Amino acid sequence: MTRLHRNKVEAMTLAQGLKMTPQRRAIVEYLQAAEHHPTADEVLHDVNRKFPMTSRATVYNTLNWLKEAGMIREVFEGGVVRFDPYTAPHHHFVCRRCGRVEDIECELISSLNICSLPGRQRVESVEVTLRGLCSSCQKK
Amino acid sequence: MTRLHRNKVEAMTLAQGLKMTPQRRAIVEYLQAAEHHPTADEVLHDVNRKFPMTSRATVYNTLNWLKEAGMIREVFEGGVVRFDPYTAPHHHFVCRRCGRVEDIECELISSLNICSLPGRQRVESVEVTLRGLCSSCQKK
DNA sequence: TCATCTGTTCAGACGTCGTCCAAAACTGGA
DNA sequence: TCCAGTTTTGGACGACGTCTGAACAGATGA
Repeated sequence: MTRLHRNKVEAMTLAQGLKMTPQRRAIVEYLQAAEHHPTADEVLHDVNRKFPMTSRATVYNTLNWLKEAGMIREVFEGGVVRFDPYTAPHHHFVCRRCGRVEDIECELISSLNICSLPGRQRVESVEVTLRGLCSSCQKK
Repeated sequence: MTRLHRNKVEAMTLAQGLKMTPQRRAIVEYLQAAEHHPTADEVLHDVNRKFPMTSRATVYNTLNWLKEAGMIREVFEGGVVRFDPYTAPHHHFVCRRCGRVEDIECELISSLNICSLPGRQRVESVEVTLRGLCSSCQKK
């Protein structure tokens, strides 16, 4: 399991000699439970429900700290920065109608053969983005 | 050839009853010749060399007009919005060191089989982003 | 040539997003 | 409980993109 978890974050704060504040806990718990890929603004609004007066600076500090620790990933979709609590290699499906970003397991995209590239780039990782209509938008 | 070309844009302006201004021409010619994937700011700076006092509004208007006409694509990489004058299906290679975005022909990425997705999404298109070191960064 | 009309550009105001800073508040160990 | 070090806060700031109204350019007709 390579999903963000509160226990792992608490262990990291100890190891780094840092402190686990209520705001950080709230941010981590929100990300941990998030089914979608929230934006910084969505994190801020949710945390403010539990801790009104939480500032944007705190949310961005915490998100950047988690990102640098490799506990979350950044996802750029449609010009919007989103955060992904699932850090194992995987791909994304983006709905062109509602903009929803869904995780796609790597195994579902098989046999991706990259032939030798003419520019002699050294490829280290591959990300696949599928676009289309999500199941709920198909019904509408 | 599905690359942006001045002649195609001139034909479009005629068809739409619009006007081909020197500013628009300069923007189109810059994009047409661009080897990399320029940002709006790079377009603005280049156009300002030929037409000082060109405003950001003009550049953004023109870029959005070309985008809506399907003559250029937007590419989001590293939280930066870039414009791609090549609109045929293709993929991208992003250098993790210099951030350069290179085009990769579709044929170079073969046998991409997408198995049935559990969420029953309808997949309409696929984009692959390769990451690694570009040839010039490997030398350093 | 002049007036008019339509579409375009420009400059600046504005809103959003993310970062930075100093002061105040808090956390956790002694 | 106290204290040192860490964190939060709120506001300032800069970058980016959009919007607006006034000025401008080119085509058309009198």
